[in-house]
Formats: sequence, C-alpha cells, structure tokens
Amino acid sequence: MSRTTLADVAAEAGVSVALVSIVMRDAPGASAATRARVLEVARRLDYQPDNRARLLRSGQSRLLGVVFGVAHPFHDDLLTGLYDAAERVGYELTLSAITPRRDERAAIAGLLQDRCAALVLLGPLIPSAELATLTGRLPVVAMMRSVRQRQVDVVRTDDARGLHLAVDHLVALGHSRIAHVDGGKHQPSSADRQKGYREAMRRHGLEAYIRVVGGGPGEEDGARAARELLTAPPTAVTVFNDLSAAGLLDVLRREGLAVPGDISVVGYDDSSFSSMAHIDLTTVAQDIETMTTLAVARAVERIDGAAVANREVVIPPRLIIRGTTGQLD
Amino acid sequence: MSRTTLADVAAEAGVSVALVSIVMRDAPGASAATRARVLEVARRLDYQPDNRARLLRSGQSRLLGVVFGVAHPFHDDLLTGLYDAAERVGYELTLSAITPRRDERAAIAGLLQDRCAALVLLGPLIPSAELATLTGRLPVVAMMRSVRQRQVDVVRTDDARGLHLAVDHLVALGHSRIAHVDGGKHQPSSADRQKGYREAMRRHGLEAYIRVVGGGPGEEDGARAARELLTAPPTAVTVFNDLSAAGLLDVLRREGLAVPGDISVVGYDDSSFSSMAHIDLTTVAQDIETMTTLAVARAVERIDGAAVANREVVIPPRLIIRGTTGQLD
DNA sequence: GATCGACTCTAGAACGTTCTAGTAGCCGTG
DNA sequence: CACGGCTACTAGAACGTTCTAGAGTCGATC
Repeated sequence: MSRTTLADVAAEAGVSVALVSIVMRDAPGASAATRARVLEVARRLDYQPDNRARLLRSGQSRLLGVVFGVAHPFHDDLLTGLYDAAERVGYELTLSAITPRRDERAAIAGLLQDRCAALVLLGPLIPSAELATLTGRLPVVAMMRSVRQRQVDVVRTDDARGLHLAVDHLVALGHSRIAHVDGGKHQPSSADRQKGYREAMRRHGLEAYIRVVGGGPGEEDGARAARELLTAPPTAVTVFNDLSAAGLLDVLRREGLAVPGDISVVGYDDSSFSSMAHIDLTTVAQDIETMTTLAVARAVERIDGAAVANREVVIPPRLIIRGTTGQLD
Repeated sequence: MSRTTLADVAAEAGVSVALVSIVMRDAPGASAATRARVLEVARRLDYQPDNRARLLRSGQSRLLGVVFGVAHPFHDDLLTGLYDAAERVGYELTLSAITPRRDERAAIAGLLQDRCAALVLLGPLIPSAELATLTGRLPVVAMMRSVRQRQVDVVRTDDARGLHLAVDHLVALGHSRIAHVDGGKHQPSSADRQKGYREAMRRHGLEAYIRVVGGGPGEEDGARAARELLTAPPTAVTVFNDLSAAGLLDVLRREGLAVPGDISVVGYDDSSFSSMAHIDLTTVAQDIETMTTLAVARAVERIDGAAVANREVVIPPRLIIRGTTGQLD
C-alpha cells in the first residue's frame, strides 16, 4: 500500500520533482522527449497524483460540494445533471448525503472541512439565516428554493407558473373541481406551488372549487391524501411532486377509480420514473439541464469573484402531457 | 473568503501552533485553562480545520470511498447504513455516483485521487479482474456481488437462500405454478437468485413448473416481464428486486388481476418504498445494518493491515411477509 | 564575440496540518 | 539537594504537491 510520489518518479526518471509536476499537469516547460520519458516512468510506477496535496498547495480546489437527500429520487436526476455540468467547466463534485440519521447540518459540516470552493444545496430545509452565515465562508447556491437573504444565490423553477400550466391544462380539458395536494410545510417549494394553484383557480373564476389537502414529499403522503380525497372525489388533482403522485395514483386505482376516466392527475418534477410506461404521469417538468448548468455556472462565477447580476435565476417549467389527464365527459 | 488557520489562532491566543493542534484534536498535552482559552479564540475566529492538510500530514485518511448508482433506490438505503457504520468507527465517507453518463470506471477514478483508504462498491459491474488490480492500490470491498479473485473482499446476501425462502413460502401457501422474473445478465446477483429459484423448485418436485422470464433491475423491466407473463399467468411470481416488482405489480393490477387473489408476488431487497402501505410488498430483506456494518468493519481491518479470516461474508436474508402473497384457493 | 531571448530544467519555499524530539518548570523522593 | 518523573508547552521537520525565482544551454542577432 506504498504510494508512489512525484519524488519517486523523479528519482527513477533522473529529473527534478518540479519537472515531473510540470509534466503531470501538462504545463508548459518540458521538452517533448523528457515529457514522454517521465510519462512512461509514471505509468510504470503506477503513479497517482494526490489530490489533497495538490489542492493544499494550489489554494483553489476546483471542487463543488453538493448536498442531496437519499429520500428524494428527483435528487438523483439532479446529481446526474450536476456531474455533467461540472465536468464541462472542469470542476469536480463531492457529495454529502442527508439520511434519516444524518441531517442537513451534518451533511454541510462534512463538506466544509473538505475545503470545497462552493456549496450547491438541493432544496435545503435549514433556515435561510443559517444559509446566509455560511456565505461568509464560501459561496452558496440553493436549488429549488427561494431564499430572501441577498448573499445566497438561487436557481429554481418558477413553481407558481408550473401550477398555472397544470391548472390551465386541466381547465382546458373541461375540469373545474380541481384539488391540490400540498407538499407540507417542510418543503421549501411547497408554498409557491400552492400559491400558483390558488392564483390559477382564481384566474379561471374557480375560487369556489379551491381545495387543498395536506400532503408531503413522499409516496405515503400522496397515498394518505388520496384516501382523504376519496370522501368527495374531485375530477382532477394537482400533486406536489411525482413521488407523492405515484402514491396517490396507486390508492385511487386500487379503490376502483379510473385514471384519467374518473379523475385526472398531474405530478411535478418529471422524475425519471414518471415517464415509465406503467406510470405515464402527466407532470410539470423542471428543466434539469438548464438548472444544473446554471447552478454550476453561478457557483463558478462566485468562486472567480465575478460580479453577479441577478442572484436569483428562475427557470420556466414545461408541462409534459402523458396519460394521467383526460377530457372531462 | 480568507480562511483562518492554526497559525492565526495560535497568534491570537499567544501559544504555539502545535499546542492549538493538540487542543483541536482533543489530544492529551494541554492544561484545562489553555484548552478553554484556545477553543474560545478558535470559535471567535471561526476556525475550520482543513481536512486536506490534516490527512496529508497524518498519512492515514480515515476516509472510505463509496461508489453507488443513482438508478438504484436500494443503494440509497445502503448509503444510509454505511454512513451510520462509518460514523461508529470514526471514519468519513466520500461518495461517487454512477450516472447515465458517468460510468463505474469514472466514479472509481474520482475516488482514487482523493486518497481514500479503501473502496466500498455497491454491486459493481466491472470485471472482477479489474477489481483485483485495484487492490494493488487499496483495499476493495464489493457488496452484493461475489468475486472470484482472492484479493477482493465481499459482503453479500445469500441470494440463493433468499429465493429458497420465497419459493418455500409460496409453496406453503399452495402454489406450484411459480415463475421467476430474472435480473438480466448485467446484474451481478442475478445468476445466484435464479439458481436459488431453480434449486428450490426442484427440491419441491416442481421442476416441471420452472419458468424464468427475462427482466432487469428497473421498474420498466418488471412491467415488460408482466406483459410477457400475462400470456399464460402463473399463480405466483418471484421477482429479481423490489423496483422491478413494483413495475410488474402495476401492470398486473391494471390488467385486472387481483394481487394476491389471482397472483402472488414476492420482491427482493426490502427497499424502503416496498414497506409503504400502498405497495405492501412481500419481499426478501437484505440485512442492511449487518451488511453495511460488516463492509465497513472489513474495510477498516484491511486498512489496519489485520489478517482477515473469511474474505467473503455471506449474510442470511429474511422473508418479510406483507400483502402481496396469499393462499391459493 | 558579446548579448539576448527562448527554452529546459532545478532548488527551495510554501500550503496547513501532525508528529517527533525536545525544553522548562515543578513536585516528590531518597 | 541531586535525581527522576511528571505536566505543559514549543521548535521544526515532515506530508506531496505547486509555485517562484533563477540557472544553465544553445542558437541567433547585432
């Protein structure tokens, strides 16, 4: 388990440590001949650069810390996009997970001592004041949540507009008794989505039909909401997210309601599983590629000390019409 | 964005750098009085230790690299357990994800230059020879997959036995026409589970009823298998994993089959979503806590250079009986 | 043939920490 | 009072890298 270092390679190749460093970094200052020879020796000795020493010396880490939650399938989709975006700009990602027994604060603390250059938080739940104090130490980009504090950058979907799209679509199909399953008070984007729902209903003159049932981010929350709805089923329902919608769908179908025959359902997120044939959920898509690209770009701008014009970027959502919504008879 | 270092704290507190280091590490060699004073100054200057420098100097990194796949919900459950287990033995975790555009090799390469002390791989797909070469550099523990090469440690569930449990349970309920939905040739544990199914069927004298349909690890694979089964439905089916079982269940129910009335279904993994009321899946549980604890323990033993008696640890599974299996009329 | 510039290379300091080897003071013991 | 053995502390090297400053070499230019 002995690590070969620059010094080993240098000794073997008969050159200085500095020169080997130059070659490994592909920096100018070495002849083609020695470059080849050093590379050959490095390969032979199975040299692996030590990132830690490298970052320690060079000061800047080209490393983004990402906090995600194991309970959120949609976070997996975002991680995929973040890896792509980071690679494009030459950054690495370090991940820190939130688990049932490891909260957001612990996840963030883990990243802080890794000296990453900036933090990207997926739907952070901690108070925004706390996020603001973090910015004293490094740039912070919050995704999928708005933050009042001016120091924190935000990249999010226009969630109110997302629910406008959903309600408009349902109204166009002839629905008026449209309910909304909420995301619960712990979900940052929950309020915006509910607000969007209410606005859209009012705009269509349907305030009399406004009905919000308590829910949450998980499948079981949707299932619970479905049972509550069944007491007096509406003809359509918009749901906080896809996972919750999946739970709701399952209960509805099991109780013998046809979707979309008896009731139409719209989810939110366009999680990768929502497109699968057997779910086939009409949903509001967050533009993952744009969001992740912008979040990474924003983090890098801050790291580079660039001036940032609009600290809050709001991306328009897209309605994806699939099989869970249909014309009202 | 200026980070305060040990030297800053030392200067402010009027002591040496070494003493501050002692205090921060909670090591013996400082009086209670100075300890308190130094801690106070550190807090006031908002000192954060630099993990990189710390690890660089102390040689051993107390850091485990974990490779997981964003497409596998069960991996999220394992991550949860791994975090717990690592914390108990005083190790940290660095995660590296496999995404649709970032393969296992890339994920591993990312961890290697972080100089983590060992690698824990969740159901690795790369050839075992390649895993073996990795062990030249650092200890490697593969979970949920057997590896012939002697250098690689393995912690896995006794998958064959898992399917024995499932088949035994179904037979006890009166079933004989029991089919198995496979995990596909890319899933390492697929072969063991299929083998277990065949053995158990034979043991019960049911070889005539053996029927294996092609599947895979995802929800859509299960849905596809369900459509294939529908041509001549068996009375029970064992499925490669829970995710696939969920897809299968959905298609079956949609086609009007009652579960477990017309057909019983057994999953595998006991993923967190399988216990939810609306899925309520009978399944073979992998013992997450034991597996993750042992995987971490094994990694640590190797790091410490301890001799390892049995390099392959096989954990017995447990059958969790829920609502998708029932007596055959 | 001296001077310049480009090119290749090297010595040694730095990054922020831990570790080794020590120094100084103090107390108890014979 | 010399000695040993604590306790509290410190100087300085070390970890593996990058970076700065500069030293040689060589050919071209004046």
